[in-house]
Amino acid sequence: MNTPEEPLHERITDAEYAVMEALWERPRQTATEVCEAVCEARGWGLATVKTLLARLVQKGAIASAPDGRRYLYTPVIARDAYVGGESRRLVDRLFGGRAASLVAHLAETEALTEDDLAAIETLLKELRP
Amino acid sequence: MNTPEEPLHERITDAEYAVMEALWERPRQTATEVCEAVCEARGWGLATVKTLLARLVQKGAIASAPDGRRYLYTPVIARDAYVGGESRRLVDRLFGGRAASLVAHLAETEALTEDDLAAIETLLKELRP
DNA sequence: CGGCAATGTTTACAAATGTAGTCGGTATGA
DNA sequence: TCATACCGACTACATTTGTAAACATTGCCG
Repeated sequence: MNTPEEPLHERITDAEYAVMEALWERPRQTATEVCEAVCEARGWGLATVKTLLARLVQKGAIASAPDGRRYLYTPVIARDAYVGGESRRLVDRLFGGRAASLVAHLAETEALTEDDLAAIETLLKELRP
Repeated sequence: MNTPEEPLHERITDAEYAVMEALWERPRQTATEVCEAVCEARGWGLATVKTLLARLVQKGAIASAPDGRRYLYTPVIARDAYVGGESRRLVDRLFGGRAASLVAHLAETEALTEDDLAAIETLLKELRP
């Protein structure tokens, strides 16, 4: 049996996540390009993005490949893996690991629209023929 | 239209959450009682619990009511509200607000057991007669 | 009545996080 | 070739978080 929860990379913080989003959207970007993608929305300067990129490299979440005299940054962890890990964390923490409880909760609190429900139903049909 | 996301209380951290769990489980506890409930599992001392209780009071997440010379602590925010808020945060951040995407992701990554799927199916039947 | 035990309050301090400035090398245009 | 602009690396610093000790008050037991 494999260990259940080893994150492989350290936790990614909120600020760092914004940078990850940009890199998942388009990998192999320079610091300046990432800044163009996120600085506006977050009110950051280029310096901040550089710091976050450095921390993400340290955490093993992204990798930097030299390209001439600058670096191109690319995610090491896939978005899916990250999203899956975070979802699991939430389900474990708040719903005792029972994903169905999460769905139930979303449904009860009207967080699920009719469209959501339909989508889930379709999904279920695919999953259990 | 009402403002969508005002949290009302500041964010609750991981450590604080453990204390909240204890208080949701049984409201109106003293610091010592809360410690009895959580210190063992987290390897904390009573001092730590006191700090967390104080911070939670400051954040408006719990209230302290005098009882003789000590205080009884009780959640101000309901567990459901908190859980709902956190779930929504996750769905918004990671799934662009589409809860169905979360369910789909859980399903695809095998995070849903057969039992989960069955439970969700039952739920759906109730929700859409 | 005097000291102890229990409690809340204050203070402490290291690590993580958010946000950024400065330094040193180097490709490049004048 | 020389100044310069650009870039990554290093440094900075306030705030939050995790974890706790020290202090002050006060009811209670001996």
